[in-house]
Amino acid sequence: MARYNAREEEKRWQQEWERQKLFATPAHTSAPKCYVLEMFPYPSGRIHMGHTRNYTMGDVIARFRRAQGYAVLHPMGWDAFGLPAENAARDKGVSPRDWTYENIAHMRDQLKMMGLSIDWSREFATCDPAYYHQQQKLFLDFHAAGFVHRSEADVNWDPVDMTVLANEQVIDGRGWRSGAVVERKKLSQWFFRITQFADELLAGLDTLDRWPEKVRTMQRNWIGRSEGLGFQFTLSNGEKLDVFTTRPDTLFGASFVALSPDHPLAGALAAQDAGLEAFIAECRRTGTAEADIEKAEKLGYDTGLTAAHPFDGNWKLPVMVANFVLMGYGTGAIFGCPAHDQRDLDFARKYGLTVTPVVVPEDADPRTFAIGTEAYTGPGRLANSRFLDGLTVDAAKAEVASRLEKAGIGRRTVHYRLRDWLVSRQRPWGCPIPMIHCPACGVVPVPKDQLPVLLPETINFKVRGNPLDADTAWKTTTCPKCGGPATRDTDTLDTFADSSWYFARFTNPEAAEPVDKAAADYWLPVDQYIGGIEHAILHLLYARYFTRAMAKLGLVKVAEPFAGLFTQGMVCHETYKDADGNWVSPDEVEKRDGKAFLLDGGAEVSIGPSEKMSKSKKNVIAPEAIIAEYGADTIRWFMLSDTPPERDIEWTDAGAEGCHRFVQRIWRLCSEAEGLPAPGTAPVADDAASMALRQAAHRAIAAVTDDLENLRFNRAVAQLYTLANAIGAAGKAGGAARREALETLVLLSAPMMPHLAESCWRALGHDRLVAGTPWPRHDPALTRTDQVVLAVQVNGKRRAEFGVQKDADAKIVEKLALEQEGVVRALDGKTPKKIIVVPNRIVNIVA
RNA sequence: GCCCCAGUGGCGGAAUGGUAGACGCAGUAGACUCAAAAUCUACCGCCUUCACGGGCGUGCUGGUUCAAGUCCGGCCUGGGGCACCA
Repeated sequence: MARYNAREEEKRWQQEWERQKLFATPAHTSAPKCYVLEMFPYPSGRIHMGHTRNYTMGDVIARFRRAQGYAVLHPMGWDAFGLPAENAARDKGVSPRDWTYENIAHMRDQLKMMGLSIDWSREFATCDPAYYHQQQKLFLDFHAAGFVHRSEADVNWDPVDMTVLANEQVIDGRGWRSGAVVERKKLSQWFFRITQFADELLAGLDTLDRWPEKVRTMQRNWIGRSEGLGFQFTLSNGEKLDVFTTRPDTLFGASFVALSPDHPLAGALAAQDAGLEAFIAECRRTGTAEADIEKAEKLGYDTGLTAAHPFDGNWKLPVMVANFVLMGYGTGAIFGCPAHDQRDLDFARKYGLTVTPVVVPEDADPRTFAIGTEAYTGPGRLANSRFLDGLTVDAAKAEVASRLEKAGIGRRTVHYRLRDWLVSRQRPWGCPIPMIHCPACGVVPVPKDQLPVLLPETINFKVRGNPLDADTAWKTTTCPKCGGPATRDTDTLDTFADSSWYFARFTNPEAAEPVDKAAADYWLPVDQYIGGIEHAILHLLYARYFTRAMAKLGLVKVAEPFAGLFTQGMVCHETYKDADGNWVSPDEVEKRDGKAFLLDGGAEVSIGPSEKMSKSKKNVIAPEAIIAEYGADTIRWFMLSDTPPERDIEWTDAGAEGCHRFVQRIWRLCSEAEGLPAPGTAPVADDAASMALRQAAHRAIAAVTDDLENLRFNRAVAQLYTLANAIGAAGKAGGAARREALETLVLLSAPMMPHLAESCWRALGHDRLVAGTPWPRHDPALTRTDQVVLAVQVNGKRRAEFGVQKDADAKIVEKLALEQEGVVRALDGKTPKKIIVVPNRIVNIVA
């Protein structure tokens, strides 16, 4: 029989699937629905191994659910706005639009070669005017509902990408894309009021039981809720100063009050105090990067003012400006309690301030308990605190809060780390913000009937700054309110907005409104979302916010967009370096005996650790090349084999060859099946070989089904190897049972290797497609066994094993166990003290 | 510094508290072949033994249990996240 020709066969089946429209999304029926979605790609030009892994997993689930009878929605689109298109446009003189759509065309072909069961009729790109038109409507809806505000704020300015960034997009003080050190600027910008939903977004995490705990924790930390007390100090100049604390219980341990250098009061005082002005300038010079903060010493400047203690007007605390107090959290002012806060302690030691312990651990003596170089932050009882003495920390917190609330100078409050989402971007390749600035009327929304605000046909990248701002013709318009001359908002929306609702649009991409309510209500939430962990906060938080905001507007019913989330691991490869320390691509290397040599010249290269495939380390393998050599099923099988899906997988040539051998092996088993009874012949287990085959097949059905339900692809793969081994071991024996086992192997492997499955199905004599064939069911009678092998331990060490009837009487099992040769030897004449029989598993004899 | 996760053969990895190493890769020996490829068969944790067998073994260490890779305490190593958030 001929070897399996993947290239021809795969193309043939892809055409056949398309001809029969097998993956078209079914109409809404009573069938259970399953919305399977992988994070849509940025159209960079070609797919990489990470895409291959991501889309293979999604496709397995989609095909598996379809076979099980679910109505499946499995769409694909393009996250198509963004900077790479602009860079390409500037570098190559092409238009970002042409560049993007050409990339999409190429990548679509590549994805189709993988044989994904996608409903391509729903495809769209976020840069399609039809899509961003709807997004502009959403923006106006959000604006009308008060979810959007325009504010002047200190913003993160990326000097390389020439745009502002949201807080989430600044990592270690650098832009998430460019890596440039972010500068601070004051600009008037648009914000989504995500903080309005902070509590909901936090509480919602508890309902996401099919999300990785890790992602939920990261989001919880990012939202950063803290409960505390806001209250006022009266200063010696008569002014009031608001502070926030989570430790009101430590108020009698206060020894200073500190302001952020960016606090308005600090600024006002600096106007009359040159020393303070210089100090503030010094603080601003210190970077915000982690490394800087780590090293930064606690520095302070005494303003000369004092603050009266809220419970004792005669107790005066010095008011300092301190470099470690952040304007961006709480009120930008704190009271310092050195005994119970490490930062305050460092500061107090440096400036010789009092350190009074007010919380004493239960097992310590309040008269002798002292603070050294470490603040005490644990539980305990209050001391040195007048009316709080003897209370627990919690009781003291409540007592202080109540008293200050009663006195009208305090209030229990909640603060979040989460800031509003700044969405204005000074970039031309994005969704234009549909707003108009009128000198007479101020900021005016573009009326919906005048949408879309289209991007200009051509974008001139030769200008400095934002090309949309420089495009006078595009920018100039009339005010919808007064009809006078006005200008468009020349900013575009952060591209994370584009990906924050695309999953809802997929439910009906033709809808005249952003979302077709009936379609969205039917399909949402996404049942299984799959993507990289790198979106744990950014994309996944924004999408959750959008969904909640849309739900408030009545556009969708669900509060959470993704019921199930799976974060897959990265694809890695060994790295190679030549004698000069230059990275060398695997294409240029030949491996022999665990060593690596240059193909050109034969010089040995050093083998480095396996790392995420990246251009900079040259350890990239192109999926195209693998598909061309072995076919899509081989690469799909590799992506699912061995390594659990959430872990990083290492690509190896040997592994790929092994996968391809298995493809050929299945083909051989199915295509050399002459002598098999006709399709549809009922299997009978009337001989040992048949029984063994039937049991192997039905156990595989049970196991693979369970593994796929739980996304344990690597285990499902192992089960299929086991079944193939059993079929191989049976040789030509088995008749109808052999046919059943072969068909089971084909049906179970179909979600993973869909093309091969179709070829084998045809070879086994079927006319219809596997892709339209229901998932097999196991017969429980065949997955049971009546003989079991029991191990016998003596004092916990395994000494023998023997076969026995399943559920055999414990007395009989005990007797048999004691007769085993190994057991007799191990007992060496000793009398057993105790015999534990675990039915159908093990016997442990204690002697 | 804080939080989370993970440490199992040469490698990727299996294992409801119940026979550790399923399955795959690599490797060894053999069959087929003029030969090679492909394929098939057997072996494949370490030490010891002619063999039967015996000893050791899931990062280290202590504990719970008839029984621990699995549960509990302490530690080591690696990875990830957060990081002056009051």
